[in-house]
Amino acid sequence: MTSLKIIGNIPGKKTRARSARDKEQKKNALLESALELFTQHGYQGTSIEMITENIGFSTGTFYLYFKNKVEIYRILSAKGAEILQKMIEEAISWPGMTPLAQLSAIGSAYYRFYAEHRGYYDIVSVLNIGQAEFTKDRKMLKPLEKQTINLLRLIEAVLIKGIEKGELKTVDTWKATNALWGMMDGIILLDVRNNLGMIGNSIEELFKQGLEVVFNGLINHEKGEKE
Amino acid sequence: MTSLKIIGNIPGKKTRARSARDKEQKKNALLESALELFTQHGYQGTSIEMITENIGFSTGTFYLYFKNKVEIYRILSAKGAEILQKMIEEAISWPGMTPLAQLSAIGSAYYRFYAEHRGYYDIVSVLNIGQAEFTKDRKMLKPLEKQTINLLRLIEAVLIKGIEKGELKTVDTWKATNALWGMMDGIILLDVRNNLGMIGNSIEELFKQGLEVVFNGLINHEKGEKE
Amino acid sequence: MTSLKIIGNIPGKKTRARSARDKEQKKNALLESALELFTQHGYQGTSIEMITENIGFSTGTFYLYFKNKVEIYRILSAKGAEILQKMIEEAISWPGMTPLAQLSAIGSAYYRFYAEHRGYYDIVSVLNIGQAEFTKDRKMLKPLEKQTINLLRLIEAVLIKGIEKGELKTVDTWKATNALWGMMDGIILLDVRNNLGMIGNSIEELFKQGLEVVFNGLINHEKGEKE
Amino acid sequence: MTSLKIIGNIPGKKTRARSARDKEQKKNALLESALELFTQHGYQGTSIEMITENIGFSTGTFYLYFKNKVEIYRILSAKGAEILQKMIEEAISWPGMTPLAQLSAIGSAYYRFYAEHRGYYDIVSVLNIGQAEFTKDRKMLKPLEKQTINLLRLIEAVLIKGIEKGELKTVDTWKATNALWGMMDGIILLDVRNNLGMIGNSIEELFKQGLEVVFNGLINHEKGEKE
DNA sequence: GATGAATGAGTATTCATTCAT
DNA sequence: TATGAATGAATACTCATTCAT
Repeated sequence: MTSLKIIGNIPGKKTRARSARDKEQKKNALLESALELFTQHGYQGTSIEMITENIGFSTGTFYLYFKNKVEIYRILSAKGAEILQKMIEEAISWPGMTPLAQLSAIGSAYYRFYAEHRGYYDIVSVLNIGQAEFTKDRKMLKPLEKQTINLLRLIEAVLIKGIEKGELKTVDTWKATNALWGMMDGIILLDVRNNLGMIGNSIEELFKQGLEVVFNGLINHEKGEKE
Repeated sequence: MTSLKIIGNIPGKKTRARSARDKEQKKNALLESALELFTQHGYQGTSIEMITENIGFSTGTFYLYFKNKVEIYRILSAKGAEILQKMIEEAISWPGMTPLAQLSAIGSAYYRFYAEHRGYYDIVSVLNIGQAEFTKDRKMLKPLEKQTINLLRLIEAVLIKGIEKGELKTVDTWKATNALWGMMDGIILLDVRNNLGMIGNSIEELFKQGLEVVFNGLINHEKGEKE
Repeated sequence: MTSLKIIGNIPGKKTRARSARDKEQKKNALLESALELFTQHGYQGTSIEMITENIGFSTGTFYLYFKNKVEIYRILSAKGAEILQKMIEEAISWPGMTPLAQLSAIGSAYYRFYAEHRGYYDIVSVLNIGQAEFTKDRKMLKPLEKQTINLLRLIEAVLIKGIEKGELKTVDTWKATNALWGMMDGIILLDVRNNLGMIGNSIEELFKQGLEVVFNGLINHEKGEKE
Repeated sequence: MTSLKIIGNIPGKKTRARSARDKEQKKNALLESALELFTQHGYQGTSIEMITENIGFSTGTFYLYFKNKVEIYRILSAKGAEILQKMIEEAISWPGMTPLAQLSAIGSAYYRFYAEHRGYYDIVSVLNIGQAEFTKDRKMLKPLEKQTINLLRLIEAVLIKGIEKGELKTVDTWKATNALWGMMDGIILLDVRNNLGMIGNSIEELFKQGLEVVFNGLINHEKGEKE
């Protein structure tokens, strides 16, 4: 955070974005600042002034880089979804993984996304729920939707392979994918609430246990007998 | 929505609450109006004026029935949690149910709570996530927390019985309870997002399938062999 | 104060003012309640509801006895001025008092008015200063003005007698009267501020000392020599 | 009043504060506007909208210059006290003044403060009396209190010198100081009420006469005989 | 480009007053 | 008469957005 402060201009001295690179840097500084503050205070609780002041910019500058408050939120949302997508792709890209191992890796990746990119997680999965101005804003949702579908397709592909290999039971793969994802989400949300001191279990353990149960349910126990 | 309008007064013609019964009715009208609007626009996005105007009351009237904006939210929250609690208690109260049947009934009850009391569901489970002002307001959370713990204990008791009977695998019951609950939440949240047109699966089916998978994972497959 | 509470009606049971006497009693209860609350919270800080609730009346009842909020203030103001007038008249009515003794008695009476009728003192002398809505309200001021003039005439008469008797220096009696009164007011105001911990002197002592100095200034020191 | 209006902006045409000097000017415009309105309508009777509209500013602008309504009042209070302090210090700073001449000059200075800075006089001496919210607000009072003590100490020093020189009677100087001050206040308050047409004497004359009487009471008439 | 002063609509809450019962 | 529910205008303060410099 403190390092960001350097980016701000000395008041009185006007700094020009000398290049596209410079502009990009400022835009990123604003994005980071907003990410931090949205996480801390929510969307409504964060004012433009907070976002700019936090990094030594003036209010007006915000509008040079973003059309309005919603836009910066949208961009952060898209960025978050992209990060998650990359993390999951990376997790299942190792050669020689069995489908079950891949499923496990996906779970682990989602958990890491939550743990290591909490700001983005909040924006992607939590913050926009129950905030009508977002859920009603189609422009906001369409890109997010697309990325979610991509993600789910990725998981489904793993399930299909697992079934083909006989490792997993034959199930409706699209349904199972959705269920699996929903479950992971739900368990992590437990921790979001857990912050509030509600449950008191180590979330990581919980997450593992939950996945284990689900995988147990998916594993084809008759497989061994068949072969 | 339209039915509520009847309760409102004709502007110019002033209606007085004639009795305690009448007062109760007006209070309920305000609660319903708020429930509807919180769901549509979130807490911050809903103004007192919206709540009153929606049912033809004047702004000042709100404060005859509620101390402030937070109070009406708290009341709705408590009511929602109570409804859910009752639905789940009722679901597992039938004699002769096996633990697994009870688990299934709990899932079904939660789904019905979501489907039939969408406004309350939003407030109890969704709205308060990601609204910084609530997650930091301990006074707001404590009662909700208590009710959630109650609910989880109810489910845990079923799991314990299932394990004792040998119907379910031996697992850490508190963890499993949390995982189970989180999963149900997560699946329903898929549908909350689904409203947005994201996935396109019948949520009820999805929910059933998800639970099935989990139960599969919990069922003691060796039970038969033991006997 | 508690004794006043009895006057309130049992809700549901409608009480009728059986007689003019009954009405008068209720009006007085309201006046006393208002006096108490104006002193504690100021005019603006006192709401009609506070006044009525304080004695178990309902809000609407207030308007059966007073046209509006200002009226009750006006009445209290007049009552206070009357009490003060009576106290001063009484103080100088004892036979055989020298004019100087009478002046002293007037000072003492004013101090007692302040000390024993603080509520009225506040309304008569303090509260209405700096509250434009009163100082601009001629209807409010005229009666008060009249009573003040009466008071001042009373004091002037004493001065005149003192001068005639050679006890006091020959001065413009109307001016001296005003000055004398202003001085007393000023000293008491010191105590009003003193409540705030500003000065830290016993007000009664201060008051006496102040008067002494003034009387000293008025006394005809050459009197003895003349005679 | 009319001169202030010039500072205001033409509605529709937006004027920016170009410099620190410009900002200072706007802040002063707001202070003057508030001073005027507080005097006319009291603290509670003056709304932020009145203050800004009076000089053609928009409501929000107020909060660019002051944290809240109380702050502007506090600043005016402090400014007023400072002006008074300066006037009194200046009045007694001339070389060769006898203590009695100094006392007279103090009286005259206080009168001039009242006559020439009526707005500040109202705030410093009058407005905060009887406004519950101030008399209970210690933060508000403390600075004012300090300045009042300073003032009183200034006067006391003069009295002490007068007594030492034998010009004045030996009295408790702190008490006499308070009494003297209170008297001056009281006489001026007569005029405050006088505005209301109550008395009808030239206040300046009255003030002089009042002081004369007091000084008469303080003068050591035996001095000449002693020497 | 960058600034930050200015705007003004919006929000929760209070309260004197009215009036149907 | 008495009640107290209802009203709605008023108020301090906030904040996204604009725009002159």
